Amino acid sequence: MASTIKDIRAETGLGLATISKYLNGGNVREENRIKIEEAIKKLDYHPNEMARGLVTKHTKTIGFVINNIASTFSGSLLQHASTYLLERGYSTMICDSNNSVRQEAENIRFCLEKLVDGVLLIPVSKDVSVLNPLKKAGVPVVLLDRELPGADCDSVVIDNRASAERAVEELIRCGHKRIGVIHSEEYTGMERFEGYRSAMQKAGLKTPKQYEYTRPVHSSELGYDGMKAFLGLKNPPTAVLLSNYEVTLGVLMMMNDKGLYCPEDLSIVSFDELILPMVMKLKLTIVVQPIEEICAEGVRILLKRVEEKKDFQPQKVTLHASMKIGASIKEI
Amino acid sequence: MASTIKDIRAETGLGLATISKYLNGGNVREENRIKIEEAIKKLDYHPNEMARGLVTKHTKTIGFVINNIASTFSGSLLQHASTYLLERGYSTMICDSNNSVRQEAENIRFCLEKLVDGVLLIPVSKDVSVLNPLKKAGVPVVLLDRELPGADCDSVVIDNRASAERAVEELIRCGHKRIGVIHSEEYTGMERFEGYRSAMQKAGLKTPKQYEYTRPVHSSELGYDGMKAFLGLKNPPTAVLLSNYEVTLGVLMMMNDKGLYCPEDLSIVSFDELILPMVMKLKLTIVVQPIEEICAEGVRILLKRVEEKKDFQPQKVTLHASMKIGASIKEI
DNA sequence: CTGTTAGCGCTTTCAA
DNA sequence: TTGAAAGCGCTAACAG
Repeated sequence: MASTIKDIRAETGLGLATISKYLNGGNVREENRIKIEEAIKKLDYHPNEMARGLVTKHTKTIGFVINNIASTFSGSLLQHASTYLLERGYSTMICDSNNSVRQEAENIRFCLEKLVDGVLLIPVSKDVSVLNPLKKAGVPVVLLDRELPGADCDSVVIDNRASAERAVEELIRCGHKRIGVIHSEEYTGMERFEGYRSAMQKAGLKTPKQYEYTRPVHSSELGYDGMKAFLGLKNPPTAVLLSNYEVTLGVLMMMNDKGLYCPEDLSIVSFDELILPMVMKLKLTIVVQPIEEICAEGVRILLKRVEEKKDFQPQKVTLHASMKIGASIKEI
Repeated sequence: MASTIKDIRAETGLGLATISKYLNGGNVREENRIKIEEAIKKLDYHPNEMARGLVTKHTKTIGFVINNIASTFSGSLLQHASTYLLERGYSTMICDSNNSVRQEAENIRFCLEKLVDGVLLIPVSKDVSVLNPLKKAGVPVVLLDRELPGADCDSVVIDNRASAERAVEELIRCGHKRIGVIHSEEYTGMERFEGYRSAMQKAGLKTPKQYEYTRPVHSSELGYDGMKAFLGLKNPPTAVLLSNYEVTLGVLMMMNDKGLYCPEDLSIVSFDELILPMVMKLKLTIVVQPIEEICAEGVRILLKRVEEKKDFQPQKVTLHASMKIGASIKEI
């Protein structure tokens, strides 16, 4: 049986409150401090977080509800966020929504039942109403990587439109005019698509429907099928914007199948750092997202909201994603 | 404020104990059952797991202490294990050891302080003593993917030696004699190395030191540098066994750098399914691990130990990994 | 600064 | 079957 605060009392002869106060960083007479510390060591005492939580109403646990743990980018967010949380003494309860809106709703309920202090959410749903149970329970939530239109809660995202726009501008600068885009219908996919449209429009270039390929969710299949469709056109695009890592994998697969090379046969700009291009001797030109900063900010805001009682305006943090120039664009 | 069992009492006029009994699946008079259910619905009541846990001494939380969350294979284990746990009403607390023995020890302490009911561990350390705190606290643990020599606890692994042996035998069957191996010094890396040695020995083939390249931890750098070393030899191996996914990535990178192709210039057998080879139009011959089964078994055993009081003999489950024949071996 | 006291929300005897 | 009462381990007034 683990020792309790009462054992410490028996050992030191002090009152429960004094010991509790010491445990919570209060001021205790030097002499007593030593007594308590010795007793703690001797008895190998560890506070029972459950009893503590029953009184204080918090669990020091954050729920991380992730769109899809198998997604490379989301997985990285989990990795860094959980590390930051651990550093601050919080545990991370992981709930994979597996790209399912229903599962996501269940995950949120689950978090609530487990009495998490807050939630980090990479949403699958596009409907603000998923947040309702959280709102009702008064549990703070910070959106990571994706916004929810109309949500009045904190979020940390990157400047998706602007960075997609810059990426396409780079394509245009290199002389490309027939530029395609493969994107998902998720928040990031759509934002990046808007950036593409904006860049094309500003340059006075056409964006025919056949140059746009889309699917609900990012996947290598999306890239594979999209590229296949482009290659079947009479006038395929000479360059494409790819809205994430998995999509890029799929595109490269299709190009391999067809015996095509990048950038000789097709120019590419993409999102997210890849280990892959190293394996392929292909230096992709990509938009690099500041993963660690996203997590650092997200955790910082969430814990601020959790630990400080008074609430403040929802913070919408937009971080800047930088471009890394590679060699996947042919100058024409 | 969330409603409590007392609100249910006020609503139904029943006793606390009766309501509690209902909540825990006990027999209650039909008439009362209905009353309680209506009150629960009306008040949107959810049991406070913390108060419950304070009495019952369990949290319905499992700690998942992972060697390195960024490892592709370990990440997959996390994904599936957390899904199985969720299905059984358990939450998964994720703790990334980031390949550090010290961090791993801290993670285990953290799990204990958080009063997890059990731990799923992919160990970094090779020393059984990491388990001591768990043992002392009486918290069950199941090792996943890796054994700890001398540990008398449950574990679920694959037949690493035998499958590596089969992989190398395939190389030999295709006529290769100069066969190298790149592996880590982790449990899986070493086991697979032993399988290599065994196959070579049985075939009467030499295993010169220069054909063995090793590092403490699996990484693409290990593969990259290992391959580089092999290529610098007067008589490089014509085929290699690669002990995991990341190593394979590194080897393929190096081959790209040197303008070499698989299997024309070098034959490869590897572990773990890769999306990569599809991207590269290269069908690797690989050992496929039954990831979902590993997790299903691990979770099953752990929860059995958690939920059943009486303890049983430690179970060492060894699952079979199958070979998937591709086209990465040249017949010579 | 210290100690006593009263719960937090729930389960669990135990008697009815 | 039911309900009153005790108590899980801790914190938070409050009085000293």
